Amino acid sequence: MPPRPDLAPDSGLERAEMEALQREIADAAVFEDDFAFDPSTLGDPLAAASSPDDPPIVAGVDQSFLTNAEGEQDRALSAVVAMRGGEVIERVHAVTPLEIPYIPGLLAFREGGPILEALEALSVDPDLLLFDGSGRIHFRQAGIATHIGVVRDVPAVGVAKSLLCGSPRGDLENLAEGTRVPIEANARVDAPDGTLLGYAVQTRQYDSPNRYINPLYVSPGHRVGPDTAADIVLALADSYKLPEPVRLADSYADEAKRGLEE
DNA sequence: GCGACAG
DNA sequence: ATCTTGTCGC
Repeated sequence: MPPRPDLAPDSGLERAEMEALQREIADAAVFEDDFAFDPSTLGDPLAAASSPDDPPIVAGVDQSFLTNAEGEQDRALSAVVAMRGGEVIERVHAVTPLEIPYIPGLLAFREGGPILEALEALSVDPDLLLFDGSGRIHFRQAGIATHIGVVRDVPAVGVAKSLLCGSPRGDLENLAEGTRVPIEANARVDAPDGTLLGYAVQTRQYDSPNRYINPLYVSPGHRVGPDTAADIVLALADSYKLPEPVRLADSYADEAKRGLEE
């Protein structure tokens, strides 16, 4: 399938048009595995080294916001960190003016501009994109990971720190490290009830009885199925809760922001 | 009308 | 997202 620049998020659209565009995105999206690389070689340098091909390139994407003299957020900065075999091979960022406020369900229209610009600036081309936000776990099954994944036609996964919609199939408190709980569609989602949208994934957990770490909410963006998406996030989250490419994009977004403010 | 709501 | 100290636990 071809890239779909014609479906890029446009912050100038009416709200109803944005939602209609998201339904198109969901229709064009592929919520199952459709990629050539071996996901087991993503984070592990050893597996990567013993593989016949070049290890796949994974890129993490995250945003930060810049404030003007009046103290208002007026620009969005998107940071992309590309890794191969566990090593950072490139970092790029882009800044664009902020056009619309944050509206749950319409995140891609607020942050899509700088993200697409930053991805253009990347000299390598990623085999997989990891986003800070939802993919299929979205009212219209078209979260930011799905939207950008379809526009670029690159396999993509959504990694959110809180749940936008859908219902967990079980208790999410104090899950064991390495485990997952299905998130299925409910009445708030534009999909048949019970549709598997993604997983709550526990990448890290304390061993003490008192406190516990909340899970991540992982969902397919494009060309990745829900189980593989969870496998990938678990494989990429070694020492921290967030998968490494996203964690590094997160800190790079802050670093680049500071560089522009000082 | 009321509640729910990624970053 | 962003603004920040203290505090818990290893």
